[in-house]
Amino acid sequence: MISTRGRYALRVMVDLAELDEGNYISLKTIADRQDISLKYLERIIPSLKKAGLIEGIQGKNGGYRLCKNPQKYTVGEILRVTENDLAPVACLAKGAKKCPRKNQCRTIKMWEDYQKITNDYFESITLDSLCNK
Amino acid sequence: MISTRGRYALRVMVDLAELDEGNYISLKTIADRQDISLKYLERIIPSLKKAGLIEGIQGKNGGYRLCKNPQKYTVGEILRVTENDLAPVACLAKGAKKCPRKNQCRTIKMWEDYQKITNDYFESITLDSLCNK
DNA sequence: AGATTTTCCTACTAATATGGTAGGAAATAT
DNA sequence: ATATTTCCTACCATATTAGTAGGAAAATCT
Repeated sequence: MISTRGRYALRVMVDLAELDEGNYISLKTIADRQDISLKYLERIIPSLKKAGLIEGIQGKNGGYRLCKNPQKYTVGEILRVTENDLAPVACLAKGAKKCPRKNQCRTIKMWEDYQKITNDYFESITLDSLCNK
Repeated sequence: MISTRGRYALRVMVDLAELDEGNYISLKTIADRQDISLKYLERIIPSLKKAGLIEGIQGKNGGYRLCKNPQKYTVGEILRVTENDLAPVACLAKGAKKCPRKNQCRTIKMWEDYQKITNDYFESITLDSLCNK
């Protein structure tokens, strides 16, 4: 299940996309608008920066902004940063240890196919398409 | 993410389907074959019985067996019993309280569509198709 | 009747994940 | 200098996950 981590990240991205005018927007502004704890956002959002999805600068009048047009982002790339690869089962998660039952596992193909369906779905949705503007 | 609860339940169903000869099979036998804790299975499997997916009888030579042919079961119905409706986000889970931001939520339709895709996918897979026989 | 095997049921526990909070350092603009 | 912002680490409360423990009840077999 997608946790608040991924959902909040997505809401911040939508917020940035909808109110973007090229300048930096502080997390405080977004936290107020979205009614999310500033302190919690301060822990989530840096991972989007580290992944290269947004750029941020410190200091007065600092904040974050998108690095490309909203239609160039997919929901998939945003969620994959925050939700450990969108793996449906533990054994397909990033950094999982090899399953000793893999060669006799009846279900692994089903999970792999489902993971692909999931990724394809979220990859097909652009940030732009979620925006109300 | 699908937890061991759902995955073990599915493995038990596959085990029953593959080695089914109409008679009851004890959880101990399945736990040994599948290398899963008997005590843990004793907590998971009754929910399948309660949902009417399997039938079980107590006492010596008791155990569980399927109530219909493996091709009549879908993975969806098995997982839905153990994984709270396969909801992708908390607000779509069974028994979730109404979200106060729903009318301004940009993402709810996306999650609903994804939930449908998920259900359709697992509904399309029969227990039979997972079996090695 | 008694032993055995099985499900059934409740309570407990350890480890991990989730959803934050607290406090302050560093950077930048005014 | 001061204010505002990100950045960073540590802490914390709660829930979930993945079991374990102990035994009662049911059914069968000898």
